[in-house]
Amino acid sequence: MITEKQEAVLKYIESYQLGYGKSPTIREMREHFGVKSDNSILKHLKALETKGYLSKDDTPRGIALLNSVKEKLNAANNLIKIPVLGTIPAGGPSLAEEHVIDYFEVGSDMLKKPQGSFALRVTGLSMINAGILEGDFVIANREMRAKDGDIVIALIDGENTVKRYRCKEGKIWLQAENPEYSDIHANEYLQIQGVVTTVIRMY
Amino acid sequence: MITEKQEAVLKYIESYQLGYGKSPTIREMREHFGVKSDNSILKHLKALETKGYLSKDDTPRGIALLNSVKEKLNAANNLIKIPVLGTIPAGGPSLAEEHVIDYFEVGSDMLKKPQGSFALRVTGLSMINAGILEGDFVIANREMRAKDGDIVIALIDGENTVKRYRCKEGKIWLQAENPEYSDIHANEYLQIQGVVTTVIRMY
DNA sequence: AATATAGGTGAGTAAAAGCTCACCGTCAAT
DNA sequence: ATTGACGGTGAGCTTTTACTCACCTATATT
Repeated sequence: MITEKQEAVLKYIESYQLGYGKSPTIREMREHFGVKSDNSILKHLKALETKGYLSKDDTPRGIALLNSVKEKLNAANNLIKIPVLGTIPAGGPSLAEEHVIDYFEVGSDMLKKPQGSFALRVTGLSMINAGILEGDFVIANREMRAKDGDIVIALIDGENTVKRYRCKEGKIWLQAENPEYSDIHANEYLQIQGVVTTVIRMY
Repeated sequence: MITEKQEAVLKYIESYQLGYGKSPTIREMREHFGVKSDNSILKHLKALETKGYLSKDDTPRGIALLNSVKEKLNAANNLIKIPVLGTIPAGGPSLAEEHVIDYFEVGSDMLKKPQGSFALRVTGLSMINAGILEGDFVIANREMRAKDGDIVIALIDGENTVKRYRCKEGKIWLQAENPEYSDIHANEYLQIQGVVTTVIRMY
């Protein structure tokens, strides 16, 4: 069981750590709580330590990170910012500031290959039968090699489109998932920008 | 310009802060870098301070949180864990452990209403013409009120389905986006579990 | 040749911090 | 009535810590 005072001390340490990145000293806590003796705070700390709420050494500001703070840091460590590109220049997906219009923040668990990922807003209806609508976001990876059947982002005649990559019997072409569009066969202007790994639609 | 040694010190402080949640003391740094005088480290710290890489007071472990660490904490603070539910019991979406099969970690910016969100895997083809395929994940919010035209998760006869919510001239019904499915009209067993805000498909 | 910069040494100082000990009061459970 | 946990007081101790000063050594630059 944890007492009210002990909980107050714990809360104070947590907020102090989040704000200053270090633990308060016993004197600081003493003044914050308006008590006149170090020992008062010290007893609370010892109680919290034996109860497993914190661990401390005898060095100044020696209270180790609370679990709650640690969890936040751990969560942040596997957080990925995926750039949402407005336009893709001819040379390939660029992270130059002028092309990045936003960021998606997702946990790294959500992507098989977090590195090299970028996002793009879909224009056009060419993939409507694959469940990719106009306005959807696609997350693609520019480091993956396209296999037959993959959905890819391709640069065709200076414009980016989402299409299904086809590669059979030595021939390469792009296939739309919409009967009103015809296939696009490979030529020197075709350039694969990335393999689509995720589709996100926000209503 | 920052020198090699200064950068090394900066890196060490960052990793120390991330690992221990507090700044190292000058002596700890001195020993880590194998130099024999406090002053050596102290000069690096002062150089880093005047160059704006850190700020410190003269209290023990008084180096303030580095910006890089601060950014991570901020990122973690607006990080949301969305429970992915395997099944939804009759009473409504439950966060009981038995129903949560996974978590999506996303930045809170990605959702209009982070609170009350949960995710679900889509079964069936009833929304295929709205671009929602079997196996897709939908993120829904159980606190939002469904409006006409919204896509919702509904419990019908004990099973969860994704459908379009219709509400016109006092009548309420659920509409599939697949010509092979017929509308479902409201009855006492119909229950709206949440309004779909996001669709996620992972290939 | 002179100078500035980055880096290091070594001795010493004053403040800050953690901790101990002895003691007091309150309040609930025994 | 007594015990024990919780909370607090006050004085005093030792260690740690940050910091200063004087001085040394390369290595470039002027």
